[in-house]
Amino acid sequence: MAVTIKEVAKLANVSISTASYAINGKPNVSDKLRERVLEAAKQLNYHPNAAAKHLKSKKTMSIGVFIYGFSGPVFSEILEGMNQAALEEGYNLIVSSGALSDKIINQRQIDGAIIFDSSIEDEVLINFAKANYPVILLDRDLSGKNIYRSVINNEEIVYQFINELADKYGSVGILTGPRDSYNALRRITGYEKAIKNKGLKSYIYEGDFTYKRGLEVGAKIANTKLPRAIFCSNDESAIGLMGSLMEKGYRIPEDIAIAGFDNIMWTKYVIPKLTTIEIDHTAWGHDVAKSLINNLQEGTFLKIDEPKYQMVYRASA
Amino acid sequence: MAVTIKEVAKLANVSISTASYAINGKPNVSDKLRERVLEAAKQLNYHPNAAAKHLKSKKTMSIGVFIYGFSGPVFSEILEGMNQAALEEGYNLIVSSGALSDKIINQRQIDGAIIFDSSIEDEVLINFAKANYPVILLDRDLSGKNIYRSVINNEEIVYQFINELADKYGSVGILTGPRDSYNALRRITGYEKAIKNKGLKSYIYEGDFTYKRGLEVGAKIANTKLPRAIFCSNDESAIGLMGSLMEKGYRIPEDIAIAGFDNIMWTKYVIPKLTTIEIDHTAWGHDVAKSLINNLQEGTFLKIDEPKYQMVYRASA
DNA sequence: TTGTAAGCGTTATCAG
DNA sequence: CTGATAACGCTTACAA
Repeated sequence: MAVTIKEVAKLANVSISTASYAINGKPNVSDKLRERVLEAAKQLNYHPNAAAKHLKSKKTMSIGVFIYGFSGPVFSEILEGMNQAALEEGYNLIVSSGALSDKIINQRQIDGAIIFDSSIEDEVLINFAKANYPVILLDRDLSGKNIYRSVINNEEIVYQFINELADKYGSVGILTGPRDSYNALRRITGYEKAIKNKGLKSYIYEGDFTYKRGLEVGAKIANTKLPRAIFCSNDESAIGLMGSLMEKGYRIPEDIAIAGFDNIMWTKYVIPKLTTIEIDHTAWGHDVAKSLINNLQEGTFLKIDEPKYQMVYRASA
Repeated sequence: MAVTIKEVAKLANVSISTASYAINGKPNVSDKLRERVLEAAKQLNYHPNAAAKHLKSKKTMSIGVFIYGFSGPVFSEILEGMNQAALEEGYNLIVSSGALSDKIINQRQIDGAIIFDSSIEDEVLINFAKANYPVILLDRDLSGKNIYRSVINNEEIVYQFINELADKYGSVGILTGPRDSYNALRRITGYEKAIKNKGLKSYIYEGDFTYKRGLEVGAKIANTKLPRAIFCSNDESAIGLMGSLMEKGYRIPEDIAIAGFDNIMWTKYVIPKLTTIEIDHTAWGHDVAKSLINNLQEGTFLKIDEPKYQMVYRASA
């Protein structure tokens, strides 16, 4: 059905191989012929068949991005950055979430993978990497040949931040993320370390990264003895907590200071504006994808910088 | 490098074709042999090479989703729904934004396409569809063989909504979206029709779907004669407009009512809660993808329902 | 029930 | 500089 190189060759009156050479810009073909071939290709609206190319070349020019869900502002930003890098280098992005991810990896539909989905088993990744495919992990610790990592330095960043909040407010609690999240867990560790460092009492409130849970926790704890400041493990839950605490009559930051993590768009639009830690997710996604592609192209692995961060102090803390 | 069916066949002591039959569950192979083959495959950790399969079968088991950007809550939701449908049917999602989209389509790396990116030319789509690949458009009017559409019924929905607001408030204006957006344009048309229908004066404020622009417009128009209600073409800009108008001393909805479109998560968390039109984007994405896949599998085209919507009245209007 | 062999559309090796 | 031809890994008539 679709036009093949064979038809192009026939129209241009050359052999298939010459057509291939001409189309792929190989030097061993006269200008006259090349022109004739390209003309024929254009005329027939020829486009090389990707599957055949892949089969022959063992390259798919695609990278797999495996995430555990599309929702939330963070993934969008990361994907945006990755898409940009892919675009620059001529790679496709195969984005997948869920049970099919394993298949995509196992069947080698991609030249490399970026993993942000803890449900993919280590073993699958190790096998893939062993077969000489590069893998970059964004959400776990795992090492081996062809396996690289780029993770937020949660522990250190939160440690610093809690120390600063402690200096400013005296006591500080934490609204956690879900206990099965890599990032959430490490933010808790950073908190605990800082609290220990300052010799303070720890206040731990269990959250799950959602606005709704932030609201609920706020309502539940409003009548208990609270710390002077609460660090929330992400912005959404911080905004929720802030909302319900204000509803209960707390003034922020006068009665209690609230801070978040991520610097999502809405943090600068809520009242009071939220103090938080900015992670440049788009830049991160870009760097990670670029690095993977570089590895693919050069064989050398471009060091991935840690995602950049920065404390953003606004009105809420 | 990777294990091929050849090696599986050798280990199982059968011919390549028998191995293929066994692996693909064809009936013409004895149980004993099938078992032996599968055992060998497992032992070698065999996974069929996707490219070879595609080349032979002319099917890639992938559908392309072309969007004009990853940012914004709407795409995430749509993608979530599409991913779900793809998962159910064993298809991959190739998500792309930008210049590479044409290539993916032209090279037939996908079995069908969903388009939400007005930068892709009609011609590319028409050629693709002509070659017997189904295409579903989410953002434009275009018809032809194998071309289907599923678009929000913006005009009708907004027409209804404006009529309701007019009945309730007497006069109503619109904060538009960008003029190059399919949806934004039709929302304006719906507005104009309703205004005409009610014989009212029209108040048109130019926006661009962003919160920031909503803020700016609010600041700029606060001192002018305003309608009693303003319908904003999406929620983000509505929240922005509401913010700056409140800052200028307007009470909402007592002095001016504000409404949005989309029902993004934040609408129920702002104060006052935003009246808006809910579109179930996840369900929409799911239905669209499911429908495309059905077409691929059965050849018949499953009718796609229009995206479901519903007016959600909250405090702001 | 099993095996042989052709062919999918390319690229690349090797002669001419 | 150009053209046969094998090969990539798989599926599928067709033969046995």
